[in-house]
Amino acid sequence: MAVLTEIEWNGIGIDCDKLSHLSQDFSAQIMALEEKIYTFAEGEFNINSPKQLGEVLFDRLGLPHGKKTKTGWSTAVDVLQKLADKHEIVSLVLEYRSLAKLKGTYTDALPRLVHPDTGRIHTSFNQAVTATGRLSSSDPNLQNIPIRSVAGRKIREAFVPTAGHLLLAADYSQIELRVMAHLANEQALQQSFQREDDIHQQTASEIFDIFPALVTDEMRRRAKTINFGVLYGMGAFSLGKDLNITTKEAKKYIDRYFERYPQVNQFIEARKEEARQHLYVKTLLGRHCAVADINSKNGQIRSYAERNAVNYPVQGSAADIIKVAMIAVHKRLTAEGLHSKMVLQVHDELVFDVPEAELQQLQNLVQEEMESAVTLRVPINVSIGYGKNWREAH
DNA sequence: ATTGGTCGCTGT
DNA sequence: ACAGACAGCGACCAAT
Repeated sequence: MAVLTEIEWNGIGIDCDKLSHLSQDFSAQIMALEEKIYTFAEGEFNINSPKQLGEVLFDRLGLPHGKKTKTGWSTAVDVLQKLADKHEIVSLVLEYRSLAKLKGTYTDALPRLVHPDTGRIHTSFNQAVTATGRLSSSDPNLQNIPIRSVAGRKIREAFVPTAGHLLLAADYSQIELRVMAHLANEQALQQSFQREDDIHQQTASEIFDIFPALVTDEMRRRAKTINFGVLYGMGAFSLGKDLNITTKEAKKYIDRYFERYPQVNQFIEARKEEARQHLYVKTLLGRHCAVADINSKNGQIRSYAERNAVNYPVQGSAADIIKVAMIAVHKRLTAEGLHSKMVLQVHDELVFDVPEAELQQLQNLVQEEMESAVTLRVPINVSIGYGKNWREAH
């Protein structure tokens, strides 16, 4: 139970009128979609219920049940996307889903959490929840506010600064890949970052063995998936599914990746061995992350633990870095007598509520402290933006 | 009416 | 048959 006292308790401004209008817009679109969906389904049903939706799509309309199941046929996004060209109803359902999600989870839920005394939203940043040392955010979770879709981005416009202030957002760029380049001591990757290459383009160049300038958008997209996949211990099967290529071809990409970045492969094997020996792995600053089940006889459970052993040091070190930066930034805000407030942390991003007169000073300060929080074998870059709401700040 | 599991989806 | 890390939360649904 949170109690508002004179202690520092910043919160972030929220424009409830904006959310209310958005909610109405979404409602209108959702209702229109419902009508069309019922027409194709030849009757009303609860679209939110996976069970009922599955019955309509797969039993009544006879669409090929993509696959996947647990208690029925899966109606998840990746399944439906493959059915989109089979029947008009599918894309309508996908659109309905995304809008219903935005309305229910964000535009309707956020106003309920506005504090009556401050008129602001005061999330809880939990410091002892995650396995890796990241913070988590709850009541509400402000670390999963939409940004990817056009409709979703409108929700960010409802996050606003104090009157006369601006919001400033500072993002680490590719922090986890840089951490991995450092921890694995992979020269090829480090050189890319030192040259400030487009890292996904460079990876594509290595994997497909062509000049960077000849890398197509599609090749870059694939390389990007592989770069993130490596961080999570993705296998050939999942990569193939993600890129819509065969498992065999996906394996070629992964082999090629490790051929070009051999130290990354070595890093992965070393972390597994470390976990087997100690039942934990360590972050950049020496924090221990417990790795359960690493010696399990069940191959599936053991594989999961091995992926954790690789991912924890990377994700955990990135968490170390931003925590050091947060402390350093806060100290300087105090030391320099600024009135800017640090209001959000989103894993690789910090958001500040800043008086317009302090904007330049804060920007310089934040960039300096975030980029020098630790010294790696690669530079750490921070990109900064500002605006009159959270969307504009990006 | 409340609780817990499942499914699905948002972010990094 | 399985297959991608870390989270939080809403809707549904069955059990209490």
